[in-house]
Amino acid sequence: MAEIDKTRQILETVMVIPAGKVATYGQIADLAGLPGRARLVGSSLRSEFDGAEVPWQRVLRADGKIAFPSGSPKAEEQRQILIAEGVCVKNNRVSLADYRWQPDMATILSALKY
DNA sequence: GATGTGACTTTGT
DNA sequence: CACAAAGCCACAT
Repeated sequence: MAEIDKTRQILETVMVIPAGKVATYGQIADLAGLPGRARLVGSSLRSEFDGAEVPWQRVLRADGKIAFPSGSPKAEEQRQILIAEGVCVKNNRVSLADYRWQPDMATILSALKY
């Protein structure tokens, strides 16, 4: 059952990402207290994809690219939502330098629920 | 229980 | 830019 806790921790962390900002799978894993488990972030989002409760669209690959092939339905949907939130997406990619989420200490502590 | 897969990352060619 | 290798681990078969 520990796996469920990890998944929930990841989803809670993702839900803390503010609109207009993005984060990478690895970054979420780190913030969730699970360094090196970037893949777990992906599989967690896949199993939960409600769209409304968890802002999965704000999670990108380490290089800022959307985690789906350009042109795929998912990639298009994600791109559209991000643009609606004010994030500039070019060539299936987002400039992390401009939109990367950089949470302050208080936010991190809150996400980890210490 | 072994094997393969995957919404990943990093380093090195 | 691409590809490979190694690390990672829940899940399905």
